[in-house]
Amino acid sequence: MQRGQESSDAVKVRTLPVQVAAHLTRRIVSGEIEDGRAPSELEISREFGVSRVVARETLKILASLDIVDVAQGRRVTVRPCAEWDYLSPLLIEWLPTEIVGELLQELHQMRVLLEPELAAMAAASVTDETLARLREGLDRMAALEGDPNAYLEVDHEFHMEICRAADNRILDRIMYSARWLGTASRRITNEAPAALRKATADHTEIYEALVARDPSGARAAMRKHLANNSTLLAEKEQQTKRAARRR
Amino acid sequence: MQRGQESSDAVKVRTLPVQVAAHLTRRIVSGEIEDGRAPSELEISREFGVSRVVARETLKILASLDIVDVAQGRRVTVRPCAEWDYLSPLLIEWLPTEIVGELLQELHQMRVLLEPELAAMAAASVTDETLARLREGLDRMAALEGDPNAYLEVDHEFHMEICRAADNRILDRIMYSARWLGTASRRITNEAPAALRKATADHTEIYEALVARDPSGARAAMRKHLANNSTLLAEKEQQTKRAARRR
DNA sequence: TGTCATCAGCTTATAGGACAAGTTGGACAT
DNA sequence: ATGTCCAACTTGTCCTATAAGCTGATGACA
Repeated sequence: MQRGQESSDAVKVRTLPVQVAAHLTRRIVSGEIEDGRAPSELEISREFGVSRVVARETLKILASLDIVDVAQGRRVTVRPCAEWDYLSPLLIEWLPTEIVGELLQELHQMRVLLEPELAAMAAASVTDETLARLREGLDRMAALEGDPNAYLEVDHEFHMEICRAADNRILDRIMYSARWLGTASRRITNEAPAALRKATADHTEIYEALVARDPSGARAAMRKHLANNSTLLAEKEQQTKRAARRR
Repeated sequence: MQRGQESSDAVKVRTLPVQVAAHLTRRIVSGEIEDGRAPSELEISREFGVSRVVARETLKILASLDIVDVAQGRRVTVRPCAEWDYLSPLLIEWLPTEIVGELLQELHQMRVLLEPELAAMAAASVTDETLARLREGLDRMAALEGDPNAYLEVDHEFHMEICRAADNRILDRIMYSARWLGTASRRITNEAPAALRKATADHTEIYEALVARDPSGARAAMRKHLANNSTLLAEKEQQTKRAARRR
């Protein structure tokens, strides 16, 4: 799996613009910055003790996430949070856990709509090479049931392989965009060892439907897999809410 | 509708980095840049006669579209085109029309999967304010059937309003990301005046199901609307292909 | 001859200063 | 009260310089 952003244990040092963007976003989320008025390049540069180049790139990052609008002459404005790019790995990292929890539910709803159909589409056109890679993924998952962190990577790659087999760049891109949230989601659903065994069984069922080139079978198997995940997610959400009430 | 990127007739002058990024992308697509080796900041700066700051921002834009990878010390590399962000308005603009045509088909497939369910979800929880805005949209569409360009904006806003009513930030974001492609798609499906009348009728049916808070009715109405669009898209694709063969 | 450490030369990351170009709001004249 | 114009502020672009990080080639050593 290509990760690119983070290595296993060594904490990757992010560039200054990314760090400053994280600070600013947190400040915006917390409501510290009122009425959509974001700090200018100079203000950022002075406040964080960075050069104007860095301040500038910071704003460009926030603009690329649709968090702010930037235009020459006008000062930077904060956009309504409904328009932010909640699929971006960066933004997700900067959000408070309550919001991420809600997003996970919403992500799951999206997966329920898309993934069964992706599996069906894949079943109709899957190649032998893809099947071989899926087979290999299954073997690795079976071997990694004791290591949730390694497991979720193979898990994710398994789903992405199916997505690619469906041969639709738009849907592929959507699922790819959701990789960060997907990983967060799997971190929850793949917590218990029993859940991992169940997941491998689910994946095997999906794989067999693909081998049989059976679209409706693949759709059903994927639906079942997602339903299982849903149960796990709901349980976790209950726990989190109870913990929040106690506080 | 908020457009922000482009005004009606005055051709908005893009910033230098955006222009250079467009040039570079076209060059990459055409295969002029072999084996993933992108030009460095200095090379861009010399070749296009821009400062290094601009060259740098150019690469940052391409990186944000997952077209290239940028890291300190290493030279910039072009990523496989399967990983590019085909939902980005910028990238779509820079792609050749054949590819955009294919993407439109794939986009439609996505809409078929998502929009009927979004309509159903919206029917379950739609507010009176949203219904009022939809009603207003219908009236404007009825009045704009002679002006396809103005019509498609209201059309798009109508669909986005339903999406927002479904109350799922992830799905909302996905549909919002597709706005540029969606506009391109509507430019085709809303070509003929008869198609506009049909679209208004379809939209009215959807609206009425929402007023009735009838999820399955809304789902069915949206399905029907998309099926109509699909016919129009397929016809257009046929024409384009025939034209390509004649050439 | 093969292996490995080192380093020169490339790349991007950051800094500071300067000017151009566009926007906004207030001062000023009518 | 109103409309014009300008000054101040903001982003866009340029230049130059230095720090930090990677890559490949060179050369020492086994």
